[in-house]
Amino acid sequence: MSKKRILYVEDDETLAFLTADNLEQHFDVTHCANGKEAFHLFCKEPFDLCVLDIMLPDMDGFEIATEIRKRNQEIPIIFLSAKTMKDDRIKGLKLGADDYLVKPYSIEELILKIEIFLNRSQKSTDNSTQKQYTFGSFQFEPENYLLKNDSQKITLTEREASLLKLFLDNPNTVLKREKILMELWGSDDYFLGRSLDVFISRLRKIIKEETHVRIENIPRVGFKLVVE
Amino acid sequence: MSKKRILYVEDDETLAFLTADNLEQHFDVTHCANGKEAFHLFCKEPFDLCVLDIMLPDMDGFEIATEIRKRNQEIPIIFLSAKTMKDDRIKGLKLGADDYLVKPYSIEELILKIEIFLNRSQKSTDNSTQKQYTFGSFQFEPENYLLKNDSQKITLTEREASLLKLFLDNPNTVLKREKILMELWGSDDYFLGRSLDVFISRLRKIIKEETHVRIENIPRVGFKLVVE
DNA sequence: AATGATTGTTAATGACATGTTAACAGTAAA
DNA sequence: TTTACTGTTAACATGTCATTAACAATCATT
Repeated sequence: MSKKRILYVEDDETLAFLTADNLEQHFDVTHCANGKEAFHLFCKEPFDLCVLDIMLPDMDGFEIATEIRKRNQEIPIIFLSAKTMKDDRIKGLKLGADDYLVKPYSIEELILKIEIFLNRSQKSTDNSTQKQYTFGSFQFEPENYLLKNDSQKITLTEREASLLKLFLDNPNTVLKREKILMELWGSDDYFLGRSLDVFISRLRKIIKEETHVRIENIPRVGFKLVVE
Repeated sequence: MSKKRILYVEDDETLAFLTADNLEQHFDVTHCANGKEAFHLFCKEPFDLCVLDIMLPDMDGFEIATEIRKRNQEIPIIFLSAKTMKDDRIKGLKLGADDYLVKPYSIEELILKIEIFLNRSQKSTDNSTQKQYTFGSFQFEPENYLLKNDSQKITLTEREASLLKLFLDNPNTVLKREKILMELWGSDDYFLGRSLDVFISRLRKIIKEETHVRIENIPRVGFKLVVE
């Protein structure tokens, strides 16, 4: 996964340099020394999380957070501040911040906290793993190894399912034998290749009624799932 | 929306009473004064968030968190402690805690923090606090280990009950062996796997009259509770 | 068209996963 | 201490799947 983008707002140059340098090892950090600029950056570019100092020239951390929250309720915000005062912490949290670190903070702790919030917000919006496929009259749920139809429900075996999923992820595309074998079996030799042929045969049998879906062979190369 | 369920573990009775009383206004709080009991409660009942004191008799907060995390990666955990030490905070966060409050903490701040994490995790998965399940002709009360029927009342053992609950929380879904083992046993090795098979066998015997409910095996993968 | 290589298909095999019962050990209750 | 009970391990029976083998069909090359 590519590095997550952090917007880091801090006017103390020394501290900022030190912190940014450390954060860079884990994240894609954009540093910014004043509030207005930070806000403009936020509007212009996409970030995954904001780390805001409270005391800033022009627009303070609270104000930035307020404006950010108006536009985005999801993005995690972490405040940094020299103030130990309880009321300040609570004010921050009420504004929609997610956490609050008191200076001097430990870099390690800051990194851990950033990761916590990145992980949590990632999970809620991660739709990358498709859970259902439709082809012809079939519905396929790879997670459940289940291939449904109006007339029947077939529970596929582990290999059948992963092979079918591979095809459905790459429809109308030639998959080289070697690629399939490496992806599903983790290695590629002659006998595994024959095993693959057996599974191709089984899948074909299963979908043989489907007139618009078939697995074609490209001799010496591989197979292609054709969906019309 | 109904109140979210909080598991609150704290051995100082005075502090616990005060805190629990305040939290009650916002959440459905279950208080518990020692670690082992807390862990058992967690296994038996569904919670939305845990607030753990570090220093406890028998099993300390870190240990509870470790065991909870083995079984559930999602549930937010907040530590409470008198220790200001940085290393302790970091240890907590590394164990998978989400936040850390130092005593004496402000109730208001604790409530805000709880709400932050509840809101964030709510979006991804709404931990339905179901206390009763119906399937086939059975009524199941996980908290009482009780499985009722027109003709009989069966008291399940702890493991039988938690396994059945896990299936009923995920009907018609393949549960991987490792996932079941991690969630119920907290680890996954060969012999625990065989133990799981024994419990599957027992559950099947118990529900064998139900024609529309059965536990199916997906070889090399896991099991699925099929409800038609 | 002939040859050897590749692919399609079905069946047999063997390794391994699962089902089941019973013995065992640890723990809590009596 | 004894009893009752639960969870784990052992032991054995059964079942399943991936692989291999075997043979037929197809393809590429000459």
